Amino acid sequence: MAAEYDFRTIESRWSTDWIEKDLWAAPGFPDPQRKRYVLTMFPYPSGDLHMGHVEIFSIHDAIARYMRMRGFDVLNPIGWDAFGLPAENAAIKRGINPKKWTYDNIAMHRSSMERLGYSFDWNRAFYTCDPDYYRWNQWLFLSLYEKDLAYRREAPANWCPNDKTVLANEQVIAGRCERCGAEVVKKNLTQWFFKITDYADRLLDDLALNTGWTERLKLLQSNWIGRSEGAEVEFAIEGWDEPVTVFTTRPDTLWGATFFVLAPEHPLAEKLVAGTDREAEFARFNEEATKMTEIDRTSTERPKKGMWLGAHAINPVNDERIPVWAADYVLMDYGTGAIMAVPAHDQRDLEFARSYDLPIRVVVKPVGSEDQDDVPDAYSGDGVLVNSCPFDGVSTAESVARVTEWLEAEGRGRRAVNFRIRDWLISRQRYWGTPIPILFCHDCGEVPVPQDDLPVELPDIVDFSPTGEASPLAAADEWVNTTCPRCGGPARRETDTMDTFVDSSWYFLRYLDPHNESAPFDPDKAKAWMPIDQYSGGITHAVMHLIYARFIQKVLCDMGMIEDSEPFPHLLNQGMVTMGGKAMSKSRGNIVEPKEAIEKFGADALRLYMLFSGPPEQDFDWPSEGVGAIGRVTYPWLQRVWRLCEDAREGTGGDDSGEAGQPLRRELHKTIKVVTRDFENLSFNTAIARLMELVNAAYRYRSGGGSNRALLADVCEGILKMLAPMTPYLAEEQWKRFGHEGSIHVEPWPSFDEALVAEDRMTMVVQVNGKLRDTIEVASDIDEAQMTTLALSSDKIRTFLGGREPHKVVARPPRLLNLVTSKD
RNA sequence: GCGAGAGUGGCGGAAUUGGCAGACGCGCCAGCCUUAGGAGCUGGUGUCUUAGGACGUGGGGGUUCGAGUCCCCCCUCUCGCACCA
Repeated sequence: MAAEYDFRTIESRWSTDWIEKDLWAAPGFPDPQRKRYVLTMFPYPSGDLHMGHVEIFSIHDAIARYMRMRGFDVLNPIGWDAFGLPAENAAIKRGINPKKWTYDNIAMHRSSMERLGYSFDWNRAFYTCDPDYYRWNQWLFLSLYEKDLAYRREAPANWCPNDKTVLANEQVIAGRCERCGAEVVKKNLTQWFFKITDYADRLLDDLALNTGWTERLKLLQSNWIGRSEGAEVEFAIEGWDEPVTVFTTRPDTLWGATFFVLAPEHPLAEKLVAGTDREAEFARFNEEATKMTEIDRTSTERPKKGMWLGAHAINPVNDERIPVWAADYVLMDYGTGAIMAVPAHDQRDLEFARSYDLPIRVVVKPVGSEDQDDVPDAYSGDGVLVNSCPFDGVSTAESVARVTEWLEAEGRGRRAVNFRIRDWLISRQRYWGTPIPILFCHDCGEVPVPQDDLPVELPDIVDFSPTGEASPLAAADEWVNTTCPRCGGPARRETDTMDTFVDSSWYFLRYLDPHNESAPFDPDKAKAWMPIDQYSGGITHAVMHLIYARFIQKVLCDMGMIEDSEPFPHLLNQGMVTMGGKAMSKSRGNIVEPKEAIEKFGADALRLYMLFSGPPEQDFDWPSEGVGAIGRVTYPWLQRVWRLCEDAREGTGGDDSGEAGQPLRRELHKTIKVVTRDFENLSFNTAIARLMELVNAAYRYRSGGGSNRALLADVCEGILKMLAPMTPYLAEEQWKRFGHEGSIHVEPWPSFDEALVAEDRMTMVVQVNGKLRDTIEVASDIDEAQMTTLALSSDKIRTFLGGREPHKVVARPPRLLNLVTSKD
């Protein structure tokens, strides 16, 4: 008696069984030839999982399960990125502890993941807010500190007035806070930085090692790093001992520098006006420039503003006196905060020069152009130098090199490389993060916490509200006040916590050795498992997580703890699940949770629906009709598969084992071939389409009277194995119903017989002048002459030739023949 | 403004990389069947058509025996960067 597809019973049965048998546990050390470290970006636990997670995890789990069936030692870990602002904000809003809120959400996540049947190695799960994890963040911080890669300085920082904390450059998107969208302002603060700029060149060069990254992503990162080559040039300032250095990519245009500009925040600007009648005007100007938000400051629409500072600089190439201005279009945190202005060849300088009536001098002439006095736009292309005495007539490429050499010889400048990327600001004035392990002693100054005293645990406090400039931790007197490990005198703890991107910059290494109490991980395990063979996650982390993690990987590599300089050479950037074209987000309130879909149609139908929706990289718009879509698409199909399996076992036996079943057997082998290729290409939507065709073929075989039990069982078992990575529950249940003892998920992936895949008959396409006119069944080893003879004997083809002889025959045996007649 | 990517039926999406455009699925149409269900099974479904065909992958040109695919120009959309010296 055929059973119904009762997914509720099936899914709860196997979910429990797999966890009890610990089927997904990875070995401590894999077979070096057969290892696969597959990783998906760990989630942030705010509420339950949503459909975005379900899509990403379903794709990822299909990869992991496929690899396991291919016989690899698969490491497929999961954990939680559990520190961060939302926990704290929820705590403040609801008056509960951020730890409780976080742990409750993690429990909810885990139960949904188990319900969805993801094959994670649960033994390795951890949360970054656990002291057992974050003590190694502190270890990492101290390691960087020892190598002068972690340092503290005062600098204009991005301040989010809403979240009341500073942000790293990477976390400011178009002048707004990456988390809450508030406009970011600049504030001078003393903060901790990681010196990522020391690694800028390697971060750029090693992009080439990431062969499994899209060009788009590599471009995004290389733009962010923003390497530009040029020269540093020293300008003396009249009345001052110290020269001011500028960075320029066009040292060849030095003769065209007609004024000199400092950023309003440049320390020299204030000094130049001190005690003069310009002091008050400058104070007003400076205040106006600094209080502007990043958005206003960098708007290209806004007219540039500036003022003369009453001083002159000396152009080192011709000793010309040029006025020193302060202008808001020069930024303190790019280059040196000072520029030489060449209005004839830089659009921004030109606009400024026109507003303030400053001189414009052409020094580069496009080859073959006439002299002209008035320039409509700044000319920044190549040409030859003019008005540049010793170098007149020299081409741009050559003059850049020769002027730089000249500067070096004269000691007035040097070749230089400048980067756009800034050091990584890691201080946060918030509670729910890793305490920075530094003490401030009255006598010894800044003192790192000794490794033996780690972890510096977060104290339990009552009020998490951000106060402004100090972290809420500052109010925890008992925690803050401690003794200095050097002199034993009184000391205060650093009260800022670390950016949560520190947590996620090395978590993939902790998975290799999550219970290690004496080190963040065992280097031998890292050697065995790294690099990650397949990483997947959203593109949103292109310049945040992915650049920080690459940086930390390189630091650990230099420390000799790991061997690979790149952690994830193969990266799949999955698309988002959107609603009405907009990203699902808490703040928009358009989150769809998987609960309803699972209850109505089961985890398998939901997972399959996600995989069938399109290629993994592509965004997927959640249907406006809701979960009902699953009830029309994948759920009925799974029932169809179920019935096929049930009916197969009621077949009659081998009475038509020969001819009648052969086409179906061929279909099976062809499908295995194509589906295997699709899995290798992560093309799950087309793999499912092929499986649908095979199922259709099996139904057609049956409705044509076929009932060979052995053949149908082979076909069904093949389908089940190919479905196993995608719909693990149904596959497991039917596998057992076919009488197998062990789990289908440790079965080998099906193989195909090439002889059965090769067709001996196929359809030949016959074209006349490139247009399809007939199709003819032919033997697959047909040659060109036979093809032509066959085609010419076709009535249809003769009609279209209209009595003309083909003057050219293009043959692609055995598939295509094109007969070309003369054009008359 | 600069850079990158994408435009294929009513819809989601295929197309072994220059060789039958629209696989597979949704929707729609028809038939069968039944314990009338969120059924199931079978077949059909790009557009126009004088029923021979003609047209058809955002628009226009080109290369080729042959173009969704390659080249040039244009349009639209999405994303990234945006005074970067």
